[in-house]
Amino acid sequence: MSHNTAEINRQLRKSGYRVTPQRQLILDAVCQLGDHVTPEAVYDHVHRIAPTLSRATVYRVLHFLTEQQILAMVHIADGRLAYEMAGPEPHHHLVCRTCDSLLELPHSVLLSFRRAMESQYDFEIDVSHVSFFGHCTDCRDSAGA
Amino acid sequence: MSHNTAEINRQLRKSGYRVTPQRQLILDAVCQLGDHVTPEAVYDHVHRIAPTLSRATVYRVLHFLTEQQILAMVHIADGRLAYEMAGPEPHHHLVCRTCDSLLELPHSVLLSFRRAMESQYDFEIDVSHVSFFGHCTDCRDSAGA
DNA sequence: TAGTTTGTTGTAAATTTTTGCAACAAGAAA
DNA sequence: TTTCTTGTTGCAAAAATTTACAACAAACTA
Repeated sequence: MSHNTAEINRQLRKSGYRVTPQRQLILDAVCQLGDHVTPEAVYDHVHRIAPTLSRATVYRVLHFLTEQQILAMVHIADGRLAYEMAGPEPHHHLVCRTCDSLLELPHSVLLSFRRAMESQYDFEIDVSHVSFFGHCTDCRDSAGA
Repeated sequence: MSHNTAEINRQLRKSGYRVTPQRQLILDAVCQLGDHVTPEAVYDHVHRIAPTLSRATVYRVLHFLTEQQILAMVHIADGRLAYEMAGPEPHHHLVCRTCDSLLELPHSVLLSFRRAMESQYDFEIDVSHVSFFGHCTDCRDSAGA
């Protein structure tokens, strides 16, 4: 996936934030590495290009870009975090607690749920990404639960 | 909230696991400390009673009891984890990404969604606890997003 | 282009969470 | 009650994540 750099930079500057080489590298990395990219994967990637870029910055920038809704935070197995571009056509995950597998869920299934939450609780669910945890077919069969 | 110790112990032993003083202390602690209890809070609590009980054990036991569905894992702000009893009447959270507030959601709103996921994807969502992330009324107003 | 403000970064240390491994102990069996 | 098996724990080290703070540099202004 690619992103509109100019547009994003403009948005950041308009809000009083700065566009730094580090932020651009990290954003590019997430973009290139695809869905559910871990902080460690981002670090490995950008560190090759910019060896002085620190881990602390990776964590800070991922957090920051998520706040800016440029990235989306993805809950993967065991409460671990990953990130991906907050694209125009989001997808979601069913995460198996037993085997850690991820099942992708089309965006449409969430839209009505989101509307319901909005009207009933005046809370705007961030549908750039949602994860549900549970147990997949295989693991339920073998567990005999 | 209190829990049925005898029943839980029986369940564990039946599965080939052991009932240890550490596990009992940790379970009691979560029980007493209420909803969304952090690992640190559990450690502080049990450490007073059993000073040799290690942090590693707290993390391992919380993870273990969640696998056994005796506890439920709660996603709170920023991808942090907390735990609570996987009680008979679960509740859920709307977590504001801006102010970290938690809004409680009654169990009923999730039941139909769960049924849908089960029939469409053969995935059994763990409804002992679900968190949705987004933005609450106040934060949307002030952000002007 | 030079000057100024203040948001950002790197470093290092603190914190939090996970993991390997040897010693321990729960629970089953005799 | 003693023995035996093997699931669990504590310790210590590793790994992951966050934070404080001084130096740096993006971007606005003149």
